[in-house]
Amino acid sequence: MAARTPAERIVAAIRAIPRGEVAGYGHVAQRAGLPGRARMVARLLSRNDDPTLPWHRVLRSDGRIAFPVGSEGFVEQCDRLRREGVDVTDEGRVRTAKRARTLDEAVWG
DNA sequence: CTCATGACTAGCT
DNA sequence: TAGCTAGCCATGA
Repeated sequence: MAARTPAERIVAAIRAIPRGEVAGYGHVAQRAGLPGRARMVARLLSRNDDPTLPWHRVLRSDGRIAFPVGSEGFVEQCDRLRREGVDVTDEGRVRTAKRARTLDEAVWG
């Protein structure tokens, strides 16, 4: 096994997100061993070319989709999440079954 | 090396 | 609760 690069660790962390659940950029980064690199995760997804990567499960710290409402990426992410059983409002807000105020306890808590 | 950009976050008003 | 500002990290010109 080759030495995993930070980017690979981030990808692995995203792949570790269970279907129907979501995680925040900061959480993914921290789980990847890169605390404070939330922007690195975002940049990776923006440049990611892996269709098997569940990028749609990655949301902002507010629990909202990182795309502007009505945007193409927003619609796609929203659609994918809904197909996994995740409730998403028109505002892009994601509601987990645990109904936690913060993703911290909703997913990885 | 410096400036500008971005799928971010936390803090303050 | 909502909106704005400053801070932080990586990359590209």
